This record gives sequence, structure tokens and C-alpha cells, in this order.
Amino acid sequence: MALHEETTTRRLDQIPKAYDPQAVEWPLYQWWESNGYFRPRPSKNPDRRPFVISMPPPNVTGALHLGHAITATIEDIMIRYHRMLGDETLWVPGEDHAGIATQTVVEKQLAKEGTDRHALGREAFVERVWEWVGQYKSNIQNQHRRLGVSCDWERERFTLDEGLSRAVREVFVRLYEEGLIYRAERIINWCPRCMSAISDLEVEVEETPGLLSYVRYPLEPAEGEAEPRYIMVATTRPETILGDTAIAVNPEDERYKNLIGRCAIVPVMNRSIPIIADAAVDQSFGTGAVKVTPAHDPTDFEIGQRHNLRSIQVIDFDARMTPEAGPFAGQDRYEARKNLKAELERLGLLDHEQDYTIPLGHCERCKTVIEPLISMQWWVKTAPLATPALNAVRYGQTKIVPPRFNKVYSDWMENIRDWNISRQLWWGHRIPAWYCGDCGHITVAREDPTACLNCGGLKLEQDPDVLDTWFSSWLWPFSTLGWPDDTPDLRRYYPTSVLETGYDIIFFWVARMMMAGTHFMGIAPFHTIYLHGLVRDKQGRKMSKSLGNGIDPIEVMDKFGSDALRFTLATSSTPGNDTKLDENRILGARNFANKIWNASRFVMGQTEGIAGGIPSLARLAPKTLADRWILSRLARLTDDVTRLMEEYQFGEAGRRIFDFIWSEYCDWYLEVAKGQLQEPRLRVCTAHILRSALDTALRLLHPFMPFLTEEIWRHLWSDAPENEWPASALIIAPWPSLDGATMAALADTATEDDFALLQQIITGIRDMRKRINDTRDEQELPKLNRVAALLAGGRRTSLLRQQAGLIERLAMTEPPTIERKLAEKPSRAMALVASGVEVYIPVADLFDIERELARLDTRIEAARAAVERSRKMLANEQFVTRAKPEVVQKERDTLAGHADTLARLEEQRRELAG
RNA sequence: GGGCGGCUAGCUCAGUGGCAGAGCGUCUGCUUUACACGCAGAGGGUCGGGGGUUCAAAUCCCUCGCCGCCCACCA
Repeated sequence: MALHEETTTRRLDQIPKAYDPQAVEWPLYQWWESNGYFRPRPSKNPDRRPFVISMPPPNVTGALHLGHAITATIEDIMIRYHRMLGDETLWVPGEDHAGIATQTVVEKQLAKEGTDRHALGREAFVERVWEWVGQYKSNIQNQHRRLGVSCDWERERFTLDEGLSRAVREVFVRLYEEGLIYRAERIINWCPRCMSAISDLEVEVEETPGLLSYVRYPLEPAEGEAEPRYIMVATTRPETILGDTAIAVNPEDERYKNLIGRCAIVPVMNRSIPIIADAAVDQSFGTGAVKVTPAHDPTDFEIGQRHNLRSIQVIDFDARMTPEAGPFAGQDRYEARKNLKAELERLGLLDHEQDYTIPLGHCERCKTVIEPLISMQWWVKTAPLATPALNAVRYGQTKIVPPRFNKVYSDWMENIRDWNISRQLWWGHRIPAWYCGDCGHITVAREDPTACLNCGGLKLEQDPDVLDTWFSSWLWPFSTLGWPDDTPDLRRYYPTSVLETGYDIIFFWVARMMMAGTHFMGIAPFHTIYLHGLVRDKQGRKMSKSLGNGIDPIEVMDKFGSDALRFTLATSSTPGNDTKLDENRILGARNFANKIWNASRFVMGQTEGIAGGIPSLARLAPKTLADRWILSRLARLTDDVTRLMEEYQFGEAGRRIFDFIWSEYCDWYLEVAKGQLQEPRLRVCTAHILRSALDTALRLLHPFMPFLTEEIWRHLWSDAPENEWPASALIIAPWPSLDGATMAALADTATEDDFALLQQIITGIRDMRKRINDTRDEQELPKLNRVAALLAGGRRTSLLRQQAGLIERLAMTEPPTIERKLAEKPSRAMALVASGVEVYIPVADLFDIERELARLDTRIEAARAAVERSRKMLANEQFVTRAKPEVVQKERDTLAGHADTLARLEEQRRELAG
């Protein structure tokens, strides 16, 4: 509580004039954290389930980028909202060991030192990575802290922690025992730079300009055939010719029917291969005949399996040609392509080439071109896991926001392919499988075995590979809570509530967590999946290191403050849609923070000594129209924002709060209050309303701008006795909520209509005053400070008389003359009509009649068009009979209003012209 | 080849059946006793094109056009 006690003053002259986020944010964060506000606190309402989020774990050695910032912001908004609602709230943070990514970073470091991991050896290398992790882990943590994340750091987890590693091991063993993990030789995506297999998801396909080469294969001569004949195929990867073991044609293809069963000669290698028929071949592409290389192409691999073809690996794991490649052995794959083509040309077998766009797979991590290769790997059989995960979404146990991603999720789940989980790396969870040197049995066990489970042999060797990074993060929602142990946290906080992340990792992470959750826990890991869009640069490009277009959130926070960044990220888009981050918007949010700061400074300064404490909204006694108006607006705001938060419409909620604070509280009520505070009769009540409304607004805004609001809030309450404080800090203060009676008492349409009329009149007078002064300025006459005003109020007369002072002060008029009907209308005056009220600003010594007539004509024209439009609608029998009655009635009122306005404007014009 | 999203003011984006909105930018004023990171006022859009449904469409349906993304084994 120390920080709060330091705050003893709210004197205007002692609070800095401009909000300085740097001075406020870090101390506040430490204060929150040291006071334990981020820990879950039991709810007073036992019927409410705890609200829990597992934070998507960032790469342990990474730097914070805008993707993390938007994730952290949206999650913190939800967490803070629920904490204020009084829910038991838990946000579990952590980091991911990020297998390939981290290993690559450290390898680069080693390269700089002129060494590599093989020189170091496995153990020393892993040791080295741990050092690196120790050095960088705190970076991402502290960068996250700067964003204001109110997560429970005491429950922080790391995917390579002992506990989480145990979860990984348990899952592997269990799935193996269930027959859902198996080892198989398949064609896989191989990254020759990472020297590892990667999963289908980790391959990025890019359309690349290339060549389609047409190559003739000589046919083995049939009996009695003298002339040499050829069969021609098209290929984008000529070097794979060396590994061809067949040529395939479509069985229906008339051109080749008579060749099926015959043999062709692989150029250069002079190997005889069969011509086979397979339905996978598209007759219309290329020549309709396909070379088949089972060792280096997924489709060919399948054709090979169907036809029992031999696989000849001609490209090695390091992307160099194998001895099987004959004269090209040892050459790089692209070098071999060039050389082979030259050789084909020399042999007269390269018929021609054409430009062709090739979809090329690249390694997601290092962008190296993927080589499809046959290799022994570990796999998860995913179909049995996908079904429950699919059903959880299908039957509404888990809802996706926005719902259009249902289809993306379901389509993937329905067509799911087995997951290659082994990686030929050193950094990660080692695969818990041991091979027996005696009998060859594979022992998969929870504890490291000392002898073969089959033959008892002691020559055991552990599989050298590690598991895909996602094999640990798919357990995140329960492994972080203590699973496989039956811990209190696991029982209390699983399933979690909302999973919030970018839509770009639906398959990588979200879908797999759904599978793991349903399979191991028997229930989906979250009831809601909220997917945000990607943050892009000004041109709409994805931010990336290589493009150098990334905006560094730390720099943004240095410059504008965390709250400004958070508010911008939260309000710049809608769920699932990408955001082009615009620095001007951040600037706007920074200005908003400053606006609130100064409004608060003013309110606290003005109300000092007048009003101790802050009455609740229900206990206020509004005395004026403006009082009732601001409370009505505030009541509606509270209602709307709460609803929007429940609907995950955080952007809209933030914008509403912005509009209220700036355009209603500051622009109007604060200005009105300046006058009311001068009146002894109104002072106390006005001060109370100013403070109470500010208090509520700060609470509503807190999830979006936690630092600024907390700082002001503790100043605001500092003169109230401690036992009156709603809470020791805004972060745990109650979320504003109005019971039905209070809502009914505060929200009042008639009041809002009355005030809207007043605003219309005041704005109108300001406009006329400005035009008068512009004209005077042109004529080199001194400007008028105040103008005279005559109002014909009609049935609104008493309202206007009550509010005359307000009009005078806010519209800068002399004390206005207000009559039901003016006995004599001023002949030389500017005029306007608003909801049946006529307003005249007489201009004695200067008047540009032509200009005023033109202005009136514009207004008359607009009124006439409006009347026309309404008349036409009401004349339409279909409208009158079919539209909802209240819509028709509203239209009638609108017409009456416009007609009245039109008539009065025309009258004003006649008098002016006449 | 399938699927999804976007196209609204000069720019960045809200709005998803009932007379088009915000911020920034523009123009004009302003030391009005919180804020020039401000105040006041103004101007600016046939809501991508076409068709349909409806009393009524930016909003629902169809279609076309760009721009972007995701998925997919045509070499």
C-alpha cells in the first residue's frame, strides 16, 4: 500500500500538466505485482466459475513484437475486466523453448565464433543453449511487463521445465501405448539447412518462376522395331531424372495405351524402367506422361507404393547428389540440374523448355527450399484425436470468435493428416524411445530404461531425435496447471475460459490443443477461442525481420506510453481482421491519455474542499438538466460497454468510452460544470457528479489503459477516508454495474432529447457568431466578443428559459431574450430553426444580406429535400401498412418537424428579403 | 483447383435493414480561468460495378471486378 500513501495531494499545481507515462508506468506495475494483485482471489460469488487464460508462450529467446503486444493487450483487457467483475481470475504466463528457432539462433552464434554444434558435441551444445535461454528469458518477461500484463508470474512456466517435460513424456508414452504414436518410413519434408524433417504446416509454399523441361526417354526397342522411338515427359526438377524408376501415363490416355507395359531408358543412367498406368496422371498436363521418382516426390512416392516401384535416393540430406547419381555424385542439387541439362542437350534428349511458375516449398524457419525425402520418423495418428476436438466445436462446447473460423477449423480437422513429430535437432524434448542393440526391440517408457523390456539386453541406445516444439505447447492449458499430477490448480482452473491468439496458428496450436485437451482431460481446454487479426505495416505487409518493416513495440511505448499502444491495438480493428498499424492513431491515443489526465487534474483541483469522497451513482442528486444528462449518458455507457465486453467487442467498447469521455464529459459537462461550480446552490452536487462520473469512466477504461487510470484513480480517492475506498487499487475495484432501479432512474430519453436541443442551439449560435465575425474581419471591423440572441421557444420556452445561462456562457451571447413567440422579429439578423425553436442573432451595424440569404437558401433546400423525402415515404401505402408502426410514427414526427422548420425558414427568408 | 476476408470521406478504420460515422489530414477562427497532446466552427462520401429481395439495402441474396490471405500431390 506504500505507493498509495505517498499520494497526499491532488493539487492542480502539483500534478504535471502533461501526462508522462514513463514516470507512472513502471512504478505502478511493480506496485501491482508486489501487492499480489495478479494472483487469483476467491470470488465472493461461488456460482461464478474462475476466469482463466493460458497465455500463448512466446519464443524464449525472442524479442517482443506487435503480435505479442496485441495478444497481451486483448488478454489483459479480458483478465482485468473479469478481475473487476469479482471473478476468480488467473492468467498463466510462460515461454516456449521453440526448438528449431532457438537452436538456429545459437548455431548462428557458434558460427560467428568459428565453430559449430558438432564440434561442441550434443551435451555441451544443449548446455550452451540453456545459457542462452538464461540470458534472454528475462527480456521477453520484462518486455511483457511493460505492456502491463496482469498475469500471475508466480505460476510462470517454460515448456522445458521439469514438470512440463514430464507431461510431454507421459503423453508420448500414453499415445504410444494406445497405438496413436508410431514409427514409419515415409516421404517427408526435409530442410537441408536445418538438417531436420519438418511437418507439413512448417512448409511455406511460394510460387516461383522456373522452367518446365521436356525430356525424351528412349524406348527399349520392341521386336521388329528398327526406328528408335521416344516417350517425352515434362519436369521442373531434371536432377530427379537420375532417380526415376518408372514413367506413368493415365490408363485412359489413347496416345500411350500401346506403350503401357513397355520399358524406357533413363537418360545418362541408362537404366531400364517400366511404363505404367496410374489414374493420378493428368492427361492434359505436359505431355501426359510423367517421370516417377518415388524417393523425391510425394505423388511419385504414392505411385511407387501402388506399383511396387524401387526408390532410388539421388539427393542426400545435405542437398548434394548421392553416389546413386552416378557422374553427378557430390554435386549440389542445383549444380547437378544445370550439368544434367547440359548433358541431355548434348545427347539431343532435351526437347525444349518453357517458362513455368513452380510452387516451391520453403522451410518456414530458414526459407531454404524443402527437399522431399524418404525417412524414418515418429508420427502421431491424428484422426482418432481429431474427432472429439471436432465435435467440441461442432456441438458448441467451444465457440470460435469470429464464427467464420469454424469452417477453417473443421475443414482442417476433417482432412487431418498424421503429424510428423520427430525433429533431427538437439534442443528440445528427447524422444523417450530406446533401441535394443541385441533384439532390435523399441522400448518406450516413462522412466529411462536400463535394460531392454523384450530381451533384457543392455545395449540400449536412445533415439537421438527431439520432439516438435508444438508437441509440448499442445499440452499448455493443462500441463501448466500441474498435469499429469492431480493438483489443486488443475482441478480448479481446468478447463480454462478463453484461448486468445492470432488466426495464423489455428492449426499449429489451437487445433492441437483442442485434440490434446479432449483426449487427455476429456473436455475441451476452453469454452471460447478468440482469434485476432495480424498487425501489418502501413502497406499492409506482414511485419518481418527480413523486410525490416517491423515496428518495435518497445520504441512505441517509449515514445507514446503503453496505454496509448494498448488502446490503439484494442480499438483499431474487429475480431479476426488484420490491422494496418497507423502511427497517427497511436498519437491520437496518446492525446486521449493526456486529455483524461488534464480533465482529471481540473476536476480534482476544482472540487478540492467542496466534496469529500465520491458518492455512488445511485446516491447522486442531480439538480440541473446537464447533471441529469451526463448521468443518463453514463448509465447507458456502462450498460453498453459491459454488453460489448461480454460479446468480445473490445474495439467497439473502447471507442464508446473514448467518445463519452472526450465528446460528452469533457466537451460538454465539464464546460457546463465550470458555471455550476460558481453557484453555491449547485456546487456540491456538481462536484459530486464530476467526481463520480470520472470514477466510473476510469473503471470502464481501466482494462484498456490500466496505468493512466490507476494513477488518476488513486489521486481521485486520496482525500476520502480509507474505509470509504471501494478497493485498495483500481485494478481490483468493482466493475461499474447498475441495478434495474438505478438504470431506470438515470437513463432518461427526454432528458437526452432536451440536452440535444440545447447542444443544437448552442452549436448553431456559435456557427452564426463565427460567420458574423468572419464578415466583420473582412470589413476590418473589430470582432464581437458576445452576440445578442433572440429565441422564439414555442413549447420549449420554459426549458430554454431555465437553460438561458448555459446558452449565454457556452454560445458566447448576451443574456438571451426568450419568448414563446417574438412580438417583433428582427429585420437584420441571422437565423436558424432547431426542433421548432427559432434563433435570431441581430446584426446591427453590419450585415451581408446576400450571404445570409444564400445561407438560408442552403438550409431551406435541405429542409425541403427532407420534407419531400418524408412525404414520399408516407404517401407510399406499402410503407404505411407494412413498416413497423413505430417506424411509421417516427417518420410522421420527422415530417412534422421538417415541415415546421421549412415553413419557419421560408418566413425568415421572406422577412429578410422583404 | 477449393475456401475466406477486404473494397465506406484525401488517409486509417467503425457501422451489418429504417435520413452515412470517428480519428488523422484540409479550410477558418481562438492565449475562452484542464488540456495547443488543446478549443470552436466548416467542408468533404451516388458505402468497388451491375442485378435482385424488401414499404425500405452500406447492411440480405446473386453476379462481376480488383487487393490480400488460407488450404490443396497436376509433374
